[in-house]
Formats: sequence, structure tokens, C-alpha cells
Amino acid sequence: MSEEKTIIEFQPLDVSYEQEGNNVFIVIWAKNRAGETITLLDWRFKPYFYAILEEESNIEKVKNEVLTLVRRKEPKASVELVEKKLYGKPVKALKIIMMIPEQVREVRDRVKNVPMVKDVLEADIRFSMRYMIDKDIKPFRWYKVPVREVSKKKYRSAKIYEVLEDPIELEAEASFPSLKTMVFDIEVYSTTGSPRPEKDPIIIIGLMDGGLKQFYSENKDDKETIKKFIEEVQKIDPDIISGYNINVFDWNYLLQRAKYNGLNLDVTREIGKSPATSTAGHISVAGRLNVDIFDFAQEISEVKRKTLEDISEYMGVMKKDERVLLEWYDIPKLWDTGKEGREKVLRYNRDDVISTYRLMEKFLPFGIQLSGLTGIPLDQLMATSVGYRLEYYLIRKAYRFNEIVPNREERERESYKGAIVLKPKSGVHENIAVLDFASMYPNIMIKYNVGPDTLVKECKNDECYVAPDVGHKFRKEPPGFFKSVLSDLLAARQKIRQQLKKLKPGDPEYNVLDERQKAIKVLANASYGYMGWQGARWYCKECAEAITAWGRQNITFAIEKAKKLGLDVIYGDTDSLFVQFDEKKINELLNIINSELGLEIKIDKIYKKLFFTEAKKRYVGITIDNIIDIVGFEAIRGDWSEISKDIQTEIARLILEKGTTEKAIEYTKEIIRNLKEKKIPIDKLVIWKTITKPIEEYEVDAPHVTAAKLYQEYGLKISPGDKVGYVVVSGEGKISEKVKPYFAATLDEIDVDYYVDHQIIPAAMRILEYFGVSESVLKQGAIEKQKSLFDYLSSKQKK
DNA sequence: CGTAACTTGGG
DNA sequence: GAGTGAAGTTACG
Repeated sequence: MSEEKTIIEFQPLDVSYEQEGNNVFIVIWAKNRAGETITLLDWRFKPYFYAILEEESNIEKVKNEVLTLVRRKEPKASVELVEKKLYGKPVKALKIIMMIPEQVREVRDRVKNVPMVKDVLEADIRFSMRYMIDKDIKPFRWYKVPVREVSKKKYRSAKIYEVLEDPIELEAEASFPSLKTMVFDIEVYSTTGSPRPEKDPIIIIGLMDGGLKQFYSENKDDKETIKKFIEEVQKIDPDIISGYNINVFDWNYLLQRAKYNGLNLDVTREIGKSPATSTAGHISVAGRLNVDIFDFAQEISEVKRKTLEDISEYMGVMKKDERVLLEWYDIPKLWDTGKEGREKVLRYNRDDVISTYRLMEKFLPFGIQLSGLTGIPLDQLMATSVGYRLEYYLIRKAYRFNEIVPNREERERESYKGAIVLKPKSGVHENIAVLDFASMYPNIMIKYNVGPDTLVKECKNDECYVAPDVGHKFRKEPPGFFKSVLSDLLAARQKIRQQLKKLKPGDPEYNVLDERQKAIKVLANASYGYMGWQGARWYCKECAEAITAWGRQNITFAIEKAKKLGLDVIYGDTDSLFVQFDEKKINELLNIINSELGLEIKIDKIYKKLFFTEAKKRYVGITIDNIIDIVGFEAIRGDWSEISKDIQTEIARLILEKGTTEKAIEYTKEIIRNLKEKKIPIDKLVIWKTITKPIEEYEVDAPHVTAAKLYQEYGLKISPGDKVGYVVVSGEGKISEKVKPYFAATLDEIDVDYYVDHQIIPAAMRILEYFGVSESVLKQGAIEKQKSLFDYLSSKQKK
């Protein structure tokens, strides 16, 4: 070990802080050029916050008062007078610098009560984030920094350094050190519904770091299995750990089973420390990035059911018919039925692990870019909402602009008028072009200098932009905070898109830049929604209201011009127009809009065939590239039976493929026939619902509550959060008097009428009604054809 | 009939 | 370090 000062280069993964006695230091978990894990400790940084003062206050007097007060709690604290800006206006503020982050909250409350202190700000920014913001350190970027190597035994890290000066970013470096990734998935044995860690063991832990490993407990004693898992994680020493829904299920279950077995889940890079729940509900694994793939999946609105199987299929990493599919409640049965059953469960686990690994490979590049852009460490980033992601980006910008960050405030929800949605011309259309304004809302914000700091009540002629409809005024000069930030973002995106043109898709550099421009787009597009979100620090209802007003003006203008050119407008929503695909006229239209509005509009896609319903926001179409789009037909939810879900997907597919409703109607009738003939497996008829509170607290005997009570009669415990599966059987009275737990019912008992009227027909009609099909059409055919059989069956039941 | 109660997503 | 709230179904009065 040397006492010498050296300069090293590193790329941060995550930043945290620790306290030893009265010393607080920042911990930067990082990789060096050699791909080694290194840890940088910085003792030089202290927590702080601001107090802004009333204008007429005696600054020195207040400053001394605050200092005395703060020093009572923290003798080493100091107070400085600083010149800052708040919403663009210069303000004098006291910067209160402390020693220990945990004490900021208490001191802040005291300072707030000092006379002449108007407000206390930036006291709620997490210390490690504060460090990254102030030092301009972002994950996945290269930095160089003078350091001295130190000795500390507590980290799983090749080298540990003390930071001597502020790190400096090495610009324009898009390379990455090789990161070690790992995915895991656990299977649990439970014969009594939802698994409980206090009694139900883990039977398999599947793990993949390129190669696949599975640890399992044939005798249901999971102590050895968990031990092997801990050893394996330590051996792999991953930088990134992923899994599917691990933040909610796997980690917690593992932690509790480890505890039950007297083990310490010693898998972090801080020796002896186990994973723990952290901010935004994510599980923090010190020194490693714990990234839940489910968080990425949640953002894919095209996939309604977010199971690992469905997402894998959609993302093209594993088809459903190429993998083992089984329901979680079948696992114990299979595990207990000899070698064959066990192997099936193992293959199921293997397929889950492999598909999760592949999903990770697909999603990570985008996540890494978004993390580098927003500066939020990847493990937290994916667990937060878009609002927070944009907000941290804004906070970093505010720091550079010498702006104080506004506080989060509790507000009432205020609604305002939104965008224009045209009533569609229903029916079948051919050759339809969809025209889209490019980033319309961000561009409106830039064009009219919209923002909380540019909003004014009064202004002289021509010095303001006035929003149509609502009349809000925004001064033209100087550029506001949002305009500056958004102009930079969109310019950066343009620059990247120029670079992309020179590269080949598939090049590593192309992929990195492409993911980066996508991340920028996501962030820019979040800016309008952010202003209308009550939780936003830069909340501005007038801004959001003005933006939609200008948006309505734009689209109305475009519709009028299209009509003048003789283009038939089929539909329009917010920033898009559906018109006949007449290339010449469309180009003319695009030019007019571009020159007169100063906004870019382009052809987004062209549909060969498009079915429009009477309803807004609902259509199905097939593009010239033969891609089928189903928009707005909300799929049947998870608390419906399998059969309903099957029907809806199949109907959408049949309508598009055949171009008429005929086959879809036929298909529905066939399902009804099969149901009546009891040819549909009972599994397809089970309805699953979650129990959300203790059974005795239910005021109403809803079907799932009755089912839960029946579960209890079978000796099964039911607690909040448990899923209850039931079927509806024939009989008299209310539906809730006719339910049976799925495991206690047989196909013969099924209430066919209930399933036809409440599951099959509503699911089918959800789509078919928009094509003029009536319920009776579905029912009649099925009854007519099956009349004799139906009569036979019902008479048999009467006996 | 209107109104109240309850769930929705995932493992 | 969101949380609300929409839509949908069934029970209740």
C-alpha cells in the first residue's frame, strides 16, 4: 500500500454514504479501466440546505440567530450568506452547512421557525444524491481523480481509495467497462395457496451469469440451497443483479428464509451486510445494482398481462410454445410426483431464468443511458416514476443555473382541459397515413417559453406570448428554465441522430447512441406531464393548461388545412392526424404546417387497412409492413377467467386477418358450444382475486370473500395479499352463494349460463360491439345448433 | 333502480 | 422517494 497520491480513472455504478462516529463519508462504488471493482471514499463533503429570508430582514441578525440555533445541535455547523435564484429571481439565502445528514431534518424544522426566515429549501435531497449533483458525477461516465489508497477490510473491492480532489469527467467517452451481470429466480413449495416464508421452503434457486446453475432442495430443507446461493453470488461477484419481480417477491422471501435457517444473506459488497429495503420500494444490494426487470416490463403498455411469459414473448426472447408453462399452484404437486415432475419444475425455473437473462440484455442498454442522463443510479432509477426521473435531471440543471430547487408541496388535484380527440369516422378504411407532430408539447414549451418562472400576470404589448382559450401569459425574454433545459435536450437528441446517420445499425456505438437518444426523448416528453403533476417541485398548472391550449390550436389548424387540400380526415388525437394517403397532398400539408407553425410534422405510419369503431381511441389496423396494431381495446383484466382472455385475443386476430367479423362470431359460438358440452377444462374457468384485508372485516359477501371462507373450511389460511381461485357452479341465489374453491369443484357442476353471460359474451362484445354485432347473434346461433344437446343436459341436471 | 363495496398489476 | 383514480362487477337497500 502506498501513501502516495495517484490519479485513477473510474466509472461510478452507485453512490451511498456511511457514518463512523461523527464522521460521514461518501462511498462511490465503481469500476476501473481494468474492470476491477473499486471503492472511493470521500470525506470532504458535508450536508447542507438553504434558508431564504424575508426581503426586509436584517440579514446579519438573522444569520447569527440561525447560527446559534444550529450550533446548539451541531457545534461544528456553519452558515454562509449566498446569492441564489428562485424561479429566476435573485434571492439572498443562508446556506446552512452541517456535519451529519440525519440531523438535517430536525435542524431544518427549527430554522424554519426563526422569525424572518421565509422558507427552508433543499433539505430533502438525499445526501448521496446531493454529492452526485454538486460534483456533477453521473453513473456510467468516466472520471479521473487524484486519490490515495487506503486500507479498509469491510468491502468486497479490489482497491479502496480516499478521494483527494473533485473528480473530473472525461467527456465524449461512450465506452463501458465490462460489467458482470447475474440473474436469479426462486421457486417455492406451498400446498396452501400463497407461500409463507415462515413455513414454506424454497425448493429451487436458478441462477445465470452467462451459464446456468440450479440449486435445489429435494427434501425441502432449503438451508443448503440458500448457502450455495450465497457462495455462488460471492464467487460471481456481479455488478448487476436482475430478476423478475425480485423487489417484491424473491429478495424478501430469500431474506426471510435465510433468517429462518439462521443464515446471513451475505451477498452484498459490504461484508456481512444483507440486502435491505431502500427508497422507492426497491431492494438495495450494497455495491451492486439490483435491477428488477419487472420495472422495465411495467412500462410496456402494449402488453396487458405483465407475466414473464407474456413479456418474453412480446420482446421476442422466448416463445410461449417453446418453454415449459405451469401455474404456480401446480408446483407442489409436480415436485412431489417423482423424477418427471421435478424435472418439469426445474425446466420451468430454467426457462424463467434464461428468459429473464435475455430480457435483461435487451433492457439494460436503455436503462444505462437513462441512468447516465438523469444521474440516478440504475437500481433506484427503474423503481421510480417518470416524474422523479425528470425531476432529478432538472435539479442537476438548477444547480448549474444557480437556482434553488423548490420544495415539494401538498396540493389539491386540479383538473384542466386537455387535448382534442376527434370522433373517428367508423368503419373500414384503406390506405391511411398517420401524421404526427414531432415532440409537440416540448416544442410548444420552447416556442412560447412556458414555465413557472416565465408565467406573468401582466405584461406590455408584444412582450408576452398569450395562450389561446385560457389566456395565460409567458414573457418572451429571457429564456426560462424549462425552455433552456428542453432546448438543450432536443438539440442533444438532434446531434445524436445526425451521428447515427453515419453509423450502421448493429454497431456497438450505434446501439449506445440509439439508446441514448431514446432516453432523451423519454425525458423530454415527460416535461408536460410533469408540470401538471401535483407532486412536482416545479408544478405549474397554468403552464400545463396553456400547453394543451396551444396543442389544440395546432391540431385544429392542421385539420383545417388538410380539409382545404381535399384530404379526408378520419381521426385525430392530441398530436396526430389520420388522413387518406395521398402523397402529394400530404407533402403539401406537411410543408404548410412546418412553415406556418414552425413545428415539425411527419408521416408516422401508413395503414393498409384500418378498422375504426364509433369510440375514440379504439382501432385495429394493419400497416404496410404487415404489423397488426390493436389500440385501445383494453384486454380483459387478470381477474377474469382464462377463457375470457383467450376469446378476446382470438377475436382481435380473426377480425384483422379475415377482414370481417364472421369468423370471430363463429369462433365465439364454438366456445359457447364447447362450454355447454363441458369440453372446456376447468382450469380455464377459474377466477382469481386477491384478498385485501382480513376476512372478518369484509362488510359484503362478494364471491371471492365467500370463496375465501370456504378455503378456511378446508383448513387453509387466508390473509391479506393472498389470491383466491374459485369457479361459479350451478344452483340458486346470488353468485356469491354459488362459488366453490377451484380445487373442490368439478366440470359437471359449472354454471354454464354464468360463464356465457358474464365471461364469454362480455369479453367478445368488448370488441364485436364496435363492429355492429349484437349479443343475440352470439347467443342465438349457439343455442339453435345445440338445442337438443342443451335440452338433454339441462333435463339431466334436473334429475 | 341507484348506491356502496370491492378489485385491478405481478411472483 | 408517488398515489390517485379510473373502470368494472356484484351486493345491498
